[in-house]
Amino acid sequence: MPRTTTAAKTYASARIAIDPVIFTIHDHRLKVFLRQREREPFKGHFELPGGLLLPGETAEETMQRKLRSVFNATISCMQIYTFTTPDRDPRGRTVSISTLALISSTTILDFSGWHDIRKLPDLAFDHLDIISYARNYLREHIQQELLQNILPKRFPLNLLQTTFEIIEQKRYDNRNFRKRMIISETVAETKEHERQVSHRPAVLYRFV
Amino acid sequence: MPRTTTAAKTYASARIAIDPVIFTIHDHRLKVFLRQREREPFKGHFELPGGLLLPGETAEETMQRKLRSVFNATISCMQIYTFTTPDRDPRGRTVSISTLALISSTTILDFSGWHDIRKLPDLAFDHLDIISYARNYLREHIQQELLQNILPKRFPLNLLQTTFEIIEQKRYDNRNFRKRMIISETVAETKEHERQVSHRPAVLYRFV
DNA sequence: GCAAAAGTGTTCATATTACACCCATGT
DNA sequence: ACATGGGTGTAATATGAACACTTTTGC
Repeated sequence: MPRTTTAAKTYASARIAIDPVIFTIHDHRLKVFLRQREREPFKGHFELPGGLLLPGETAEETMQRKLRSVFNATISCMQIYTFTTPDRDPRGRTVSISTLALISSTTILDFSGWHDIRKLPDLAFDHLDIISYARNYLREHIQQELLQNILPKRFPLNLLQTTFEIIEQKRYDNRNFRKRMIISETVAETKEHERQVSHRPAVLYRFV
Repeated sequence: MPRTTTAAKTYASARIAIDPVIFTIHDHRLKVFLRQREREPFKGHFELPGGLLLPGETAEETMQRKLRSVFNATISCMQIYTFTTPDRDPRGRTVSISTLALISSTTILDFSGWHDIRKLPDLAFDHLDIISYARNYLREHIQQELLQNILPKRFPLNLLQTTFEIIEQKRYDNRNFRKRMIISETVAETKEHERQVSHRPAVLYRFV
């Protein structure tokens, strides 16, 4: 039965932010990209390189706009959680759609914005929560689509192994790991090898 | 270097909705709870039993408020995706945080709002997309926490098996299924049995 | 020739699959 | 006594885990 009274309920109106958590592996460490805030609130603290949706933009479009401005490349990323605590931004209600992206350290020229996940600086807003959520998500949902982004197109099998080990924080047996990756057809050999390394050059593999 | 010009960018302001996709299993069918819209837009079409966040509410709180108004119970649910297409609601920009919840058909008295997932009526907004997303998510992320909600506290093992079969759309061997559930300690026997069934009464199990 | 990382096989234990009949209850 | 779903064991196969040495390159 339709209500006849029009209860003038006031719904929350909010700005919509995307906050990408971008990981790479460098120096055998998992690192996250942050920028330092230049104005209040949280001036001087670090934050995720996100931003607000413009009218007419989807979250995915905002994400690509933001990431292109930092990396000059299209990076595939996935939504992981939407943070809605009413006072998470003191300037006014803002919900944050957080996403997870991985990029290969071989495409990075300047490592100054990259912070070891285990030694994070002071973070603005609830960005520490967002990073923690993303880090757990990554550990628990490691999958080929994500891994393809954190490795170069062609890579030695042992780099794939150390990537797993750093993300999952556990060790694998080298022989068993190689067998498993090859027979499961996750990767296939190419005809290329590493060059100019001061040890036996590794065969390079690719994802199938 | 901080910018000195204050570019008056206009960011999108939006209302925030939660849209729970609530599944149950009834008559050996996966069913979703919908209500019929009583006003425009999409008057007469069916929609998810969601609603808008009030000021001061988190998405989780709105969800519980909405679900309690329908089911008189706290139902655990999880965020799955946030839909942000700018024109998804003709009344004004609204982003929808969709969530997935399961409830046991034993707690349902009236099945009139429940629709077979394979024979859905006309849906309002992008709710068909949301339901499809949730259905795929369920199939791919079937896990104990979710299953506990779709089954009663004590249940016959064969009900657990048919639940898996309906969600995953595949068959299991009865003997192997039972062995696996028991040795993996997913479930444990209780001392209770089914009653008043016209066949051998099943032992009831519980999740560990 | 030595340092450094790449690469390789076998054995054993565990988990998964395939498969067909008897059991307990209500009517 | 019959209809209905509940309940059980074994053998074959596939998968995962443990384990140590040789190879190729640069210096």
